[in-house]
Amino acid sequence: MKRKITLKQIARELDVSISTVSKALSGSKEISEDTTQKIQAFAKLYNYKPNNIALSLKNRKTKTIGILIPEIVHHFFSTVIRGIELVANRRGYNVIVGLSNESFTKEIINMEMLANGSIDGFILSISKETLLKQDYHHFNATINQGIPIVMFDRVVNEVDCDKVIVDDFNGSVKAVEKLLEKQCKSIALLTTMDYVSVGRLRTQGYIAALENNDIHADPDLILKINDGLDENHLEDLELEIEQFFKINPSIDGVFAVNELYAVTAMKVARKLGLSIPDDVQVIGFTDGVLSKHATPSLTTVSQHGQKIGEQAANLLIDRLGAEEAEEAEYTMSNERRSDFIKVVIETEIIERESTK
Amino acid sequence: MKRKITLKQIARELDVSISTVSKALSGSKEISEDTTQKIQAFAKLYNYKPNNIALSLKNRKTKTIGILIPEIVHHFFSTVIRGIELVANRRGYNVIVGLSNESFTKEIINMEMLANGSIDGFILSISKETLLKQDYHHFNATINQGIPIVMFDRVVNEVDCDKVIVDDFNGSVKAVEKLLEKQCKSIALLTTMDYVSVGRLRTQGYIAALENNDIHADPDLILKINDGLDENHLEDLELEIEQFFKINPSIDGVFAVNELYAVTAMKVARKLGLSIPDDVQVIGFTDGVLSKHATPSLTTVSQHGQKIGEQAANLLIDRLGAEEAEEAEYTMSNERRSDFIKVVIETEIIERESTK
DNA sequence: TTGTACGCGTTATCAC
DNA sequence: GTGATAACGCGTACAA
Repeated sequence: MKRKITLKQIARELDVSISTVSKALSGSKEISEDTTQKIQAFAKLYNYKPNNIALSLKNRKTKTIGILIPEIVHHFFSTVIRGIELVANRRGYNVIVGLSNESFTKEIINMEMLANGSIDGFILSISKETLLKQDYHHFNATINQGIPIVMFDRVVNEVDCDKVIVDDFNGSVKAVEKLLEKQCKSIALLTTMDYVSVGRLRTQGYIAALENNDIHADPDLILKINDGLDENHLEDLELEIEQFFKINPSIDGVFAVNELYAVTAMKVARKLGLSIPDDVQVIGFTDGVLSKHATPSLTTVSQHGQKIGEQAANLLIDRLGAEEAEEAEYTMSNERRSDFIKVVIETEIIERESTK
Repeated sequence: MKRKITLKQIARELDVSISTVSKALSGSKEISEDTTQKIQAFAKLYNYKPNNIALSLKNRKTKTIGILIPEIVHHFFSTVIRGIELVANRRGYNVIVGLSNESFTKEIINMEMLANGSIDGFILSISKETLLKQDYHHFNATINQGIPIVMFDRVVNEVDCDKVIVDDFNGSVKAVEKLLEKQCKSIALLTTMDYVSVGRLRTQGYIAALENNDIHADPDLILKINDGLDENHLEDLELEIEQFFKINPSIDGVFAVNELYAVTAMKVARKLGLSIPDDVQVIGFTDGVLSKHATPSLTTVSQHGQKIGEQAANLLIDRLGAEEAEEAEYTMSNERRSDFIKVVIETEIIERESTK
């Protein structure tokens, strides 16, 4: 077992100084062809590669991005990670992943852990508990430390940073209007509690779409599901939706704010002897595996998770580059830094078998 | 914006030496109560946290684990990551993720990138292209560099390291025997090409189970699907399976080596007017979202991805600890190091609606 | 009780 | 053309 070779070892071996080796390897013209050749050959032979940690310490930048998300076992989030990793890698960055598991405390611990030099910037989506508490001091603290943040999907006005969001509102409007277009008269909404911003926005879109078409949004047709902080109670979910269907037999269209609700609704409908899409048409938000492979396959509002990740990564890396440039110049007024970008990723309806 | 404070700044501010600060903060008894108090108060006020990078450089260990997987948008892999992150975090490690995207080259690039000091050890699952090429030099190279590897799921005998695998063979045996028990007479196998080790093992299990019950495995009932290196050709998959069903109308049981094949088989069967589970019973391997929410929900062989991740992380961190211990002692003979562990995670059949 | 010096691996500046 | 030195931030053995 030969440990990684260092400049010092090469220098000793070849009987030159460390700085000569460093220069030779970086192809500096200061060094003679002879020694350069010799050193480069030796380095290649022993597969020399500069130590990232040492470089990070010296350059005061790690070339790695910290991703902080509530949950990784979610199609949407893993799609986003893929997008981030893709452009990060292309632009010479690595990606370090922390999971908050929807917990406020774990979110903070993870942030602090990574903020102590391990990463140059964050890309994150806020945990449910944090949204509930509305306590965002840790985000502002790390930004004040000079570590830029890009938020995606679950974002919040209280933090000044770049953001990448899905057009939740318009996505919902499109979905509901699609159902209206397909002659649905009584459209139900399956949504989450309001503290999850995306849930709230999608609910607003639902209402707006109806009102645009002079339909009064009937509160009875809105089911706010409290999936709380733990997600594992499928039977409850099914039961709740079943009750909801029974109380509202008029329902001929369903818009669900995520694919799980949508698929469960289809299951329940079938159980109640309703055929899809003939008796009830269904559209879900978020395009994942479930939608694609359900029977019937589900018409959805696609979120383009990968694109979100790519945008977020580009935004962050651009900003990191800009900071570097700033430091080179005379330090400019802090005001200058407050022009943050909010990128909105358009949604798209993918029609499948659950609508006519 | 106040950048993170360092020992040096505290020292200058309080007019003491750097080492005094360092000692005071670590609670050394060498320093007087007075100064300790003063320094700790100041440090807390400015929220001092030691710089991870500097520590990494000094200690020659980063306290981070590199995860290298073919694809993150896969329920199984994200489950494994969750398991790894869980114990890594608990044991004071961070997790950095690289995606090979099933490519040999990307796998190597990622490895080299991370192996230059960024991580203490790897947990990885081999890319399809690498398995196809059977070129494992990069794994052995990094192991020789003193960076331990733990492989999971897609492992290979040619590399000496700890491994965590699913009991693919027995899982398949159990599944097929379950189908036999449920009176299936003509059980088909939907599998991958043999170069994916898990596909091969599962195929072997299928054959063994049949032979255990004195049934000759009919090659016609085995469909080897070449999903190659790109996974996006659903229509082809559906068509291929449909053909297969038409050629073999006797099929009354299906064992599929992954849930996508299983769900697609159900879809095709229904299209051909066959009812599930009455006409055809189906069992899939890999327990993911799809299985749980399909209609009918799918009976599966559960892989316990999270447990795999946890085991792998424990194995790696244990070994990292052991190495440290070794270095402290007189360097022991290299032979000593070759007792690698192979952990087998038992599978479990989860019965749902696709079997009677 | 406190401070000095050194090393982790690298690059950049400056001196020879 | 080459080498010594400082610096990035930290901990610690040793000196005062």
